Amino acid sequence: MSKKTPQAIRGTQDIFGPDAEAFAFVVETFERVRRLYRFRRVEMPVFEKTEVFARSLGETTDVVSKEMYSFDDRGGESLTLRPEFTAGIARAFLTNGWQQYAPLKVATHGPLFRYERPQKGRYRQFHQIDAEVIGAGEPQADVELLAMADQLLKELGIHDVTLHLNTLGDADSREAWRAALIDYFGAVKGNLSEESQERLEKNPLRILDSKDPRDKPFLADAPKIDAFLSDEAQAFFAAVTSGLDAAGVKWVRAESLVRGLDYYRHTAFEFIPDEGSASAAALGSQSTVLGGGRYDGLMESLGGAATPAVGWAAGIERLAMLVGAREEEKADFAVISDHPRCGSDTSAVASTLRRSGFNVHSSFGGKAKKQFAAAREADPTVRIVLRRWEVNETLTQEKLETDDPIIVELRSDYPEIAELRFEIWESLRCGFDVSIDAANSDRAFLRPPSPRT
RNA sequence: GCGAUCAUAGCUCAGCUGGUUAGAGCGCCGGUUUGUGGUACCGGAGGUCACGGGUUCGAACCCCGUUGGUCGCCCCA
Repeated sequence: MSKKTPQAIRGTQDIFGPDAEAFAFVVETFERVRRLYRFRRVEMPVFEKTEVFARSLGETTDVVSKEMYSFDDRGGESLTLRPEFTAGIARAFLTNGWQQYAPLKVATHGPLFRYERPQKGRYRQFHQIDAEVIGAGEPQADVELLAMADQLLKELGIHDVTLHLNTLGDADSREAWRAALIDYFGAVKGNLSEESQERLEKNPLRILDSKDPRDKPFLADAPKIDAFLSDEAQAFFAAVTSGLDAAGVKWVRAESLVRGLDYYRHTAFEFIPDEGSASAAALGSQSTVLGGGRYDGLMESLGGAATPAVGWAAGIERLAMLVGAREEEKADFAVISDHPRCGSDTSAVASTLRRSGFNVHSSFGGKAKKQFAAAREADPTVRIVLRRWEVNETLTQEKLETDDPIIVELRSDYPEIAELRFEIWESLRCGFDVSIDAANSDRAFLRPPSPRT
């Protein structure tokens, strides 16, 4: 590589081949499942005014304080590449008057940007699928959203992840719990890890899932959210869990599961690979493949009316890692021409077959040997070889011009050719006059269609 | 932001304690062979050994810096 060639931006990826197929499989499965649950597709801008994220995520969160790709546009306005979907969707809900559709179920997917140090399963430009239910305060909304997530993972063939579920309570419950945690950990502050001492100021809830051995002894006896839940919050959580049981979604209670962003209330959840599973190994130190929760307070922080909402997002790259590399689809047919004079015949034959719905490999020309080699890569069920008669003693140039069919031969190592043979000839009749060789059913002569009379 | 580790051909890698013109496999290009075609053989192109300094008679190899990759911490999907 020349040193003049610009490098890709750190933390971006060029995805190709089996990995790209896995990525596409995740997106396609998501699109299919989201329709089953009748979530409506939305397309969102990739950037927003910086305040959209600053106000909704909370100024002090790491995402806002150090991970955003922000820049001033030519008018001097601060814009930011979206670090998550929810804030932008909330903004759209408010600015477009989508209240009229509430309760509104929407889904989207696309790239997100976070200025982080890349590592396994973490990128600066990464991709998520996302689902939100806006304007529904009922626990049934949480249940349906989680049921969709559960079904999606199963349809992706991922069976060794489990729903970890917690409640953060309503705003009052959460505040009381937070205060109690500050009290409790503040009393032993000197014994905590440096990181947790810092978390005590910024985000005491996060101490609960600290991995530092110095913090571990204090975690078991830390105050539990359950002691601070209001009756309403308790009832809400109970409704969610019983709804999940009724829907057949397996879950475990995760008392120390919290959300990183400030706007979450009530339900918080993550799908996490089971310990020691293949998925856990595939993800490295990342654990969550799908996470979300209820964010009843978000709309108000953006200046809208109080609107309950719940949603989740999942990293496509992480899901793709669990799905594993996928083979590219094999070809139904490969069209190969054996003679320079067949150049345009190749595309005519290939196009005719494609219009009949077959996926057809064709080369752009080159030597027959190369074409055969490339065709083998595509592993077609049937190889279709095109030839022309050649001028010789008995076949003059003159005769060639009046009687010059494309000679088509079918070859295959697959038994399916038996039933495909008929379909191929029928399909080709849409573009050619086809006369099958009486002595060989795998051979036919193609001529331009005769004018209909 | 912090830490560890790595960087040799398009790809995957080898290169002994620093010692002549830096190698292999695959891929690519050309040819022969085969001839209903994934064979075999022959030949070829392609590397300022990431970049910049330093040590040395001599550096792909040792030292420093930079850039980038990978993995982990923080945080997060």
